[in-house]
Amino acid sequence: MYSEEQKQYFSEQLLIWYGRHKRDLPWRQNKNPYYIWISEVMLQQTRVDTVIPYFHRFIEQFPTVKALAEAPEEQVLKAWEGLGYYSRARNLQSAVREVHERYGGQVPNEKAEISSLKGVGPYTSGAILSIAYNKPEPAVDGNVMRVLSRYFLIEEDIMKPSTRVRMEALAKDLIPEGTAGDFNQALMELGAMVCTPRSPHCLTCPVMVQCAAREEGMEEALPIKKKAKPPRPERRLVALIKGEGVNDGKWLIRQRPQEGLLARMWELPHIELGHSEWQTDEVNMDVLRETISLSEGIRLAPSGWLMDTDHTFSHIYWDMKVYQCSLDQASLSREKEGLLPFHYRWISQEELVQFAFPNVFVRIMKAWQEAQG
DNA sequence: AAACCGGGGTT
DNA sequence: AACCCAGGTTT
Repeated sequence: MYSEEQKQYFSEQLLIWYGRHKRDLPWRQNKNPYYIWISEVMLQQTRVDTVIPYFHRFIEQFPTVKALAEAPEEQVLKAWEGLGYYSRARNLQSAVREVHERYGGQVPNEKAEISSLKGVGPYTSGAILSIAYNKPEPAVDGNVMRVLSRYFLIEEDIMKPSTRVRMEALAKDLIPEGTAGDFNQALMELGAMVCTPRSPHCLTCPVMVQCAAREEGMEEALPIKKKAKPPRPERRLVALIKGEGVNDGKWLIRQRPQEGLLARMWELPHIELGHSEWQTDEVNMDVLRETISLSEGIRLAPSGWLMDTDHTFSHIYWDMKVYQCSLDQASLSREKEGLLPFHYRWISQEELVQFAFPNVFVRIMKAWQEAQG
């Protein structure tokens, strides 16, 4: 394997460096397992600077396991609005409810128990066990794989599950007695601050002189990572529907399905366009009216183009055209009979803050409001 | 193993 | 414009 000297040097120097350079982050104020848990879930695929304000608001709104367990899901989703990967929020609350009911609100400190919770995978279980309870478990994230692949010159594809398993064994082996929490955080801190994906700051690195990749001039080439597939393009026509009469000043929004992309979030009504090219605005508005009529049973009256926008998810690219609409008279009279589809609602600007929207729709609504002056 | 699941910062 | 981020779940 690797020499004991190289491993021991790494762990010792890293801990010394961490003691001097660790950032003062909100979730490092104490070892409350619930707070550690919240922070680790928020930090999945999300940068520290993005998470900080969300973390503060979240623990203020849901200060305890009990508070989060008893909160309505819509409120939790709203608190997560803009962070992305919303299944994290839904799984987190589901898991917290289980901790509340099955473990009396105490976050488990056993690997098997904590790993069985929804949304808690190998990384998060290791992070909570080591940081909150100082248990000698590895917490291998993208930072850790980058650091280890460079220091030990590991040329395996880090996208492969087998590589992560190997990294976990190595990372666990590197933990000095009684320092799991600090050591795991030190490893991630080094990856975030020094051993960065591109242009690593090797000259300030505490373990540079023993870094195998540096020795070989390979630090920029590691880690090896198979290229991801580009997102597939989709064209969408969006209806910004303004109310009239009793609904004056309100917008018509709808809730997304229970499962799948952006599950249970609210959005502006829209359709996916099948063909490969955009049509004229006139044709687009006809298609929008007819398709919404067929699928939802409400009649739109599109009145004009508002804006173009786009949004990239991890695996889908949305190219969007937004049209101003109202409901035509037939729909208005039917709505008075209570025939608006159940997942649709009229809401005022003030009520907007109660509903969780994907960021792409937040942007559209803000742009419209600013255009109004 | 591959696909699904957001959104934004860095270079 | 490409790359990546304190990943997990489902197929």
